[in-house]
Amino acid sequence: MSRDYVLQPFRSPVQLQIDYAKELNPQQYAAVSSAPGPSLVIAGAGSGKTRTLTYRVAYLIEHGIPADQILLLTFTNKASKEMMRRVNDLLGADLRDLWGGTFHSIGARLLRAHAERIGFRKDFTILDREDSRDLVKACLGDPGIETTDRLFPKADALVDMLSLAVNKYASMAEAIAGDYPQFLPIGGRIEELARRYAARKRESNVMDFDDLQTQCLRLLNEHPDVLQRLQHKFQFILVDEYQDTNTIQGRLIDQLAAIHKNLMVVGDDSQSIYSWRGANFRNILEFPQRYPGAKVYKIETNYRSTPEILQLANAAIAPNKQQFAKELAAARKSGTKPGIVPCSDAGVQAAFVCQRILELHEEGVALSQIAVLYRSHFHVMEVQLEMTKRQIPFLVTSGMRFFEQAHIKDLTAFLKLTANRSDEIAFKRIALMFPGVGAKAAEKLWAAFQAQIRMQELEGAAAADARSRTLAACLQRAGKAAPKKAERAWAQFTTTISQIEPLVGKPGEMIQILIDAFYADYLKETFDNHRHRAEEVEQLGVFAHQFADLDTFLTQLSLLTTAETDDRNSNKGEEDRVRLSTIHQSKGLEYDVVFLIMLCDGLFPSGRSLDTSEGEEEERRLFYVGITRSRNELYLSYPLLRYAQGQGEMPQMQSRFLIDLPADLYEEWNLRQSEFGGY
DNA sequence: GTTAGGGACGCCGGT
DNA sequence: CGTCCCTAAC
Repeated sequence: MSRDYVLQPFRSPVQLQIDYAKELNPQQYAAVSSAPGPSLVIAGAGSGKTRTLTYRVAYLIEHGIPADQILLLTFTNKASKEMMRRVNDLLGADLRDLWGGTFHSIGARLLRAHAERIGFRKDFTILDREDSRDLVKACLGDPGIETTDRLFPKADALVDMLSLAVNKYASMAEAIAGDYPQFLPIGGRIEELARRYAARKRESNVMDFDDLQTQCLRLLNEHPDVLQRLQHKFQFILVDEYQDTNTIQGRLIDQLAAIHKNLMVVGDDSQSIYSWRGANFRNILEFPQRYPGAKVYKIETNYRSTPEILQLANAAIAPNKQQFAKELAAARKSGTKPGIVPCSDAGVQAAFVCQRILELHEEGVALSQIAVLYRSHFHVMEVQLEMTKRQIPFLVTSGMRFFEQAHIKDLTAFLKLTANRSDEIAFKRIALMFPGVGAKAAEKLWAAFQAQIRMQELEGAAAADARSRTLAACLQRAGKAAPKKAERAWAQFTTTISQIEPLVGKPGEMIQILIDAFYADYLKETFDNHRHRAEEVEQLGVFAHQFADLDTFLTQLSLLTTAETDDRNSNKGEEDRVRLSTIHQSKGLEYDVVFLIMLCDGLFPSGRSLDTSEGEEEERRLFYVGITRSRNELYLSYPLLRYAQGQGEMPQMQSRFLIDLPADLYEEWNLRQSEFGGY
């Protein structure tokens, strides 16, 4: 196969608008102006990693590389948006053509374009974690998978196992042998389950999050024409947070970069915190071997934090054995020493955090520049209560994702079914909303509905416009299988579907019709906090209006997180709120003041991680990530007593990570009972 | 045989 | 806060 291809000439430096050498430090400049070819940028926390990447993109574009031939991969939508914004600011040009996005969103985009090649339809829908679990549950009833013995894992655990298996690019059998040896005796049934789950996904024309990567890789491996086209298209590929890529992502990148080899990966081994979802450390460690001649750039000057915070960070990570040798050098002037704050219990800790925040706010620190970070979602309960009491505005950027809330999922189930009539999970979710319909009736309705669809197809679905009426008609006829109680609701439902079916180009209107037709009433009957939920549902409608295509809307929505939808609100002037977040979600962000709370042994490091030495080292890196979020002030606190499930008040040991810190690097705060008592 | 509602218990992390 | 299991009601 041959293909004409024109390489754009590099522009002479005279035409450049940006003075790269002046705006960057020498280390950053070296990376940004790197000649084409593979390069690895090791960039420590706060050293201007994002800056380097954004200037690199600008540099490429100013040198005549067309934006649509640059692929910029990140892990979170937030990071992606931030980079696109910064490149935009730099160049003052519209970069809609640039291929920037998360691994998952880019994967979804490529799969939409080529779904038929790998046995899916292009209108496939995406399963979130809960949907995956439901589908696994449905498979558990299948023949060949007897689950009567008590030791058979629950659906949740099975989803984790299936996911880890694909993300490590191992078969289920290998995953069981490697990571779950306790299940070897029932390995055969788990493998059968994995096969059934994959088959059910295909029948339903749905993909889970992992499929957005694995199916993409399969597409490239099995269809050389697609691979070659993309290999030629993407002249330059840039990857952020490379230390957290897994084997699948590593291979995807290697495949796409195989021809031009203009691949720049940026990362920091000290911030690798995702091995539990299959991140493969070796991608970054062995990059120089995989790409002989790769240039390696190190950026070690930290512009973010005070020397005091940096010293503490360096000391915190020091006990780890597996790391590239490096020491962050401070560029800033001296500030205050980090504080370690023992508290008598979690309530006192919350009171301390709140009082200190109010003081800082008085001193002029914006609330949005203060973050409370923690290991696990439930660690922040008391702080939330206390902030509510004291009327401190806060934004929780952790916990359940916007899309995963029941009311949002209810509504999108209708849209999903409209987009993809094979979506069994969406159908059953809708069916269960009708009075008198439970699991059994939902199953019957689904069977009846499928039978109707098949009949329609046999009768000659040739006429394209007749197709648009098929869904509503099939639903109506399938409704005969519904219990008496549900008849009226079902009739209304089919009418509504017939109204929204033609509106696939206007998802916002679809949602409004659904709300008006019956979802508003359903909310009132079903939930105590229906007012709040109704608002969010309306908000979903507003959000949907920006999309002119149902598939795109649904894809975007399922890849969104709480943080990003909340940011949407903050545009309305609500941004002055304290950030409450897990450390994982704070990655890549920075704040003037950081509180790291609940630093108890067993909570952080989490008890579960301590089985392996790798686990403890990863926790330590997470601790390091938390510390290095802070620019000016850092507080490390822990309760001496904690209310534990079923055990009442339990004495707590401070985290081993605190014990490891040299005493001259921090100040110990003693809370006086008179100020913090009474909780 | 099914569904709906109440009570007990358990929690790592994210696309 | 949400899931699972039990029991009452249909």
